[in-house]
Amino acid sequence: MSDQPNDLLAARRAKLERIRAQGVDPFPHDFPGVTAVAEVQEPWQALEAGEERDDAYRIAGRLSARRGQGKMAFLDIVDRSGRMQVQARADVLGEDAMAQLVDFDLGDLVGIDGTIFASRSGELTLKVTGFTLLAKSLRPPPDKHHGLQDVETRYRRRELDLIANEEARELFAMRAKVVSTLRRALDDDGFIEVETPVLQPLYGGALARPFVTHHNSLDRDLYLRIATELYLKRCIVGGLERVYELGKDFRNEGLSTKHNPEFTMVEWYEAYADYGNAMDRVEEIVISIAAAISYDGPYDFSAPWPRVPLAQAIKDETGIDITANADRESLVAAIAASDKVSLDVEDRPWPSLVDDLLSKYVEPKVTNPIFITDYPVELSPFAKSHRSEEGLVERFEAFCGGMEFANAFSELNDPDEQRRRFDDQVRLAEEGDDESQPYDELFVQALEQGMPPTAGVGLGIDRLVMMMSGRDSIREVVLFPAMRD
RNA sequence: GCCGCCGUAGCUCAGUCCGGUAGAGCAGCGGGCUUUUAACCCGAAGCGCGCAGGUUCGAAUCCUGCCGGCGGCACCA
Repeated sequence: MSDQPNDLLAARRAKLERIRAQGVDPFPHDFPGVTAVAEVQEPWQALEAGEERDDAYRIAGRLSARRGQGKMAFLDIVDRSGRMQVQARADVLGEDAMAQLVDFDLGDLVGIDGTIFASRSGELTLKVTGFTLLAKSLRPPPDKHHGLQDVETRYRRRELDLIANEEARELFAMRAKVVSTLRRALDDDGFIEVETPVLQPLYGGALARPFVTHHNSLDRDLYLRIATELYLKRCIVGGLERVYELGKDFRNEGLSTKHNPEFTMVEWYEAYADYGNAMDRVEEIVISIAAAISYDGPYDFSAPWPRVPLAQAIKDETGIDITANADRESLVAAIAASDKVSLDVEDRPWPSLVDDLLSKYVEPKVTNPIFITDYPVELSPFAKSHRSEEGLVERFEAFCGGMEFANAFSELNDPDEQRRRFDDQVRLAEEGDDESQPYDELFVQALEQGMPPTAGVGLGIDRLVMMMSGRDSIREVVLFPAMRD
């Protein structure tokens, strides 16, 4: 996209000056009384080709196409709800006004007053009785037929993508519906939405490397949050009982089709519930979202989703029994003996090997939604020990379409156990693990105050939207994804 | 960070293998046309091919490096 003036820009500038010279304001302040084109069209679906009515409407939008014909022309106006054709006639408008309207550039924002009719070929059309330039466009729009295809331009100049591609507008409207449906579901069930710090003295709640920033007058470094987990649990300690926060988390990791450095996450915490209740709620909410957007895709969201223990899932896909091979040496031997699995086991501790088996052999196989449950304690520093399975915690992750989209557990509320888990994390940090958790004394003290048994869930909104929309890259569902300079 | 593919007019693309000095449609400009649907017809114009080097009589085409994008690997949600 060139910033240098060229003929196309000069032509538009010249028109702008011509318009001003005619005494027309190319950037007026308002245009009251507009009806969305979908609303204009809705009552007239049955109008027969050639039928005309006196019903008058005012619409506004971007001029997207023009089919001129001398003393008569058809123009297409696009607003958020759709596209509508209007007909300009010299015998209605007069020669001068007709010339003015036809001289508008594709991309200009225009307001149209007109009466409804169905054209000879049956398309609902407004016969223009009046028009107003609402904002002059000084740059050419993308191709009217092919839209904007260039992926890089679509991400860097999302406004052009939204102008040119109806699917882009629909996608982000759909994303908004996903979020509003989720909020309503939680609100209706007695959750209160809270806001906790994005800038944190100490980061925590997930295993990830943070962004660091600096506060000048406090003269101290702060971290951008990697999760809302710890603050939200302090809200539960405080007696808020059901809380959620929906917002951005930031993780200083590599980019991929599934990872943007800032991403939208909802976390909710429910007192007196466990991870089983959390599975019910995830299932219910996702199903209600699918219904709200009239989901029409390859996945079957209907309940109940399978709930498969991690050890079982790994055994099903690889034949390897991690329960029977509960130490590193025997698991390495089992992997070596397997003809289904090839993993780099060098320097990998037992929990990492289990994680690898999950992410390489189970996760990619998932199509319809499934809960994988009961993880090794080493992978989950904030999850409560399993009530019956030694060495495991009550945790689940939800997967769909080869991708994890939710992570949840019965929250650890024993402060002494939490201290030991932090100690383990600090030890990992000393061994060079830069994703381990810093010790959060304030959080442990909050647990010492007493936290009810609680279920907590984190659900990735971007990934949920990917699933619901069939997009295979997170950049497609984030308006302005991270790009290099 | 590594590997592969890609980068040509405002937009969508052809041309790259087999070097010969860049082309189409849309948009824009001038003209014609009272029911078009990617409207149509006529005319004139627009890019030196991501950037920088190199090879060559000659490079969009071959080579090297860099920048950016996409995909994969690694890491992670």
